[in-house]
Amino acid sequence: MNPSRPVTLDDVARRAGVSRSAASRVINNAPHVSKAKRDAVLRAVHDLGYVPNASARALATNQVGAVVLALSAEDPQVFADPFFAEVIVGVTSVLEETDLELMVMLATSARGQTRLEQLLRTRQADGVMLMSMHGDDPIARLAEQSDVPVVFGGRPVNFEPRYYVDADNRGGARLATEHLVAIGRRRIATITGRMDEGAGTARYKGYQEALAVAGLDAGRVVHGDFTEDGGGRAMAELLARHPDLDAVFVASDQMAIGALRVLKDAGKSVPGHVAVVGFNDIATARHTAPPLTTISQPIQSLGHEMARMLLTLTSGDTPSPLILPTRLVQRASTTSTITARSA
Amino acid sequence: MNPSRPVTLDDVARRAGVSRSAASRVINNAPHVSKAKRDAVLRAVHDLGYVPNASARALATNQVGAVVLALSAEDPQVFADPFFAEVIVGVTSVLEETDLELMVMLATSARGQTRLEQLLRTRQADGVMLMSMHGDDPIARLAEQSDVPVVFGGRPVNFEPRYYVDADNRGGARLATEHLVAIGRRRIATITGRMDEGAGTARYKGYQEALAVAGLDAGRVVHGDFTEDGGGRAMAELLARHPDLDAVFVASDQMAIGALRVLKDAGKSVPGHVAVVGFNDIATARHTAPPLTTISQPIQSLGHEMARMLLTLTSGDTPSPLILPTRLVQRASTTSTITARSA
DNA sequence: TTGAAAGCGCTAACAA
DNA sequence: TTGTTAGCGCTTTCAA
Repeated sequence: MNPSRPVTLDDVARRAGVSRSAASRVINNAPHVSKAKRDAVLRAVHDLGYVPNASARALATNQVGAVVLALSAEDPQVFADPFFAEVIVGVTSVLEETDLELMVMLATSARGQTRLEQLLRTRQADGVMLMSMHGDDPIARLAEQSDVPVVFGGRPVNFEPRYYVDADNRGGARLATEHLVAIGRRRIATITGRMDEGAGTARYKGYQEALAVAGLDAGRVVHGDFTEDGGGRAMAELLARHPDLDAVFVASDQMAIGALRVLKDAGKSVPGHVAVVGFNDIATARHTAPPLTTISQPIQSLGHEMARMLLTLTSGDTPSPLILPTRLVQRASTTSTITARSA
Repeated sequence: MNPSRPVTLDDVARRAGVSRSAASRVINNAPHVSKAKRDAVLRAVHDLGYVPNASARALATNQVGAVVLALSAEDPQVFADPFFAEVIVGVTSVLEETDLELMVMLATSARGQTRLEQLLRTRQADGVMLMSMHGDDPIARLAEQSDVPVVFGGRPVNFEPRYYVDADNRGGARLATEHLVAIGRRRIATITGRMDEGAGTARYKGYQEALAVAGLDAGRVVHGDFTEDGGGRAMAELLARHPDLDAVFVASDQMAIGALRVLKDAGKSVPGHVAVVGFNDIATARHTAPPLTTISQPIQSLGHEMARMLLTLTSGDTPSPLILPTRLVQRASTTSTITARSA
């Protein structure tokens, strides 16, 4: 026997003493095969260690056997982020139950974009999960029109895709702001995220809604960019423009960290003078001084549900969009029972 | 024209008025095509928006057109980690220049392991980058014997693969320990990582070497498990067994965070009583109290170089293994110039 | 330099 | 319930 030649379906058929099509039927457990033949084929498969050739199958069935997780962003550094890693874990845990492979595309360069476009046009994947990280991404619209099944992770700012899974950014922001109201704050500011991202606008809306309901002024607003430095700058501006503020809802933990630093430098105690709530519950949030109250979102579930939704779609069914709940994680930056152990 | 039928090479050939093989030659820019025909084909490709069918090509050439990044670990949560995300970014940035797709496999379940094994046996990828996160992984040995090109990220504890990219864990640990010596500490302990991981043993070795060179006792050792809680427990044990210690090299930042907490609870000041150095330079390290001196490793480069090495291998050349330098990042947990701003 | 034709390994329509 | 046959779209000898 030739050691390097791969085992083909023909080999299996020959070994089992059946026709190739019979063998094929068994492999794909299709009907119309007698139990005797089926067993013979199964044994041959086992003995020979047969594994179907994915390319050949893909060519014959016009199904690729793989889905892609595509992240479209301007800055590749966006992906060097635990968020992204967790999404992959969620996605993988679902795909592991299927025979689909996962391809990852980070579409940031022109070349990457082109490839993603071609993939969408020419159906080189059975489905696409797309997370578009910046506003007004042409890829997003292109994907929506493609006849490849596409599931969005998060919603682009400019339109609502048919199929998406999103965290409840608006609800989370409302939760955060309501919490600030509940602990007695009345002059509540916000540092928003980028307003060309869905998460940015949604969180801003949540802030506005909560204050409207409480009958409080929602005018203490500075727009940030989701970065730590940007959060610091925004906080400084906020202090300059609204020195009376007694709380701030910051649309991301990264920005909140920058804001905490600026508050400390300005001699403001947290939460004494100013209570702070962040968003995302990143690992560092437990370790800031003081630890950061924040909104936690189920990132792995996001990946999980995206994959599930894509499977539903590829199987021909029509899923409905999904919004995953967020929750408040209370820490010392809003509850002053123990401001700091060393105080 | 049929709107949904994909454009094939035949379409291109017909449009350009040449044979299919001529068109194929142009596409793969092979020789033996007149300039006139070449141009005609190119134009047809452009006009028709032709993109080759990857499956068909794979079948014909017996090359898949994809490489896989496989992470083998016992606990899927290992991947929900920025480390992993950064490696992917590094890998992708290289692959983007080629025509290779990236597949990601998280081999943690039995099913995932099996798939990875089959992939290795049946050559369903043009190459594999394997990061094996736990000791004595059968996959690692299997991979090493496979005739699919395999590059390791990090070295398994039990053997040295032919092709690997690793961070200089040993050197980094030496750096960390030497730093503690340099700032005048003499009773330097360590909390090691898991000793069934390459990084765990290598960092322990580095610690030992540095102390040997300095002529100091390297007996203050407790083995940890790379987790925050484990680090806390190990620190407690260290304090119990060696109450005289004046410094500790902790083999990961996560463990160091646990250790810092235990030190504080025990009333030990950092770095006053005990200086602390971590490893990895995770994002949180800047925000602990006090900020953590640590060893930073070039994670994106790791991914980058793994991909490069794999390309070298697939092109038939023989690369040599690579060890990437680490560096010391000095923060307040070892330098007491300003212990704490609020002090 | 060119084109015809065989074949990669599989599936599926058809006939038996 | 079976087996025969014709492709899927591409590459690659081979002969012209």
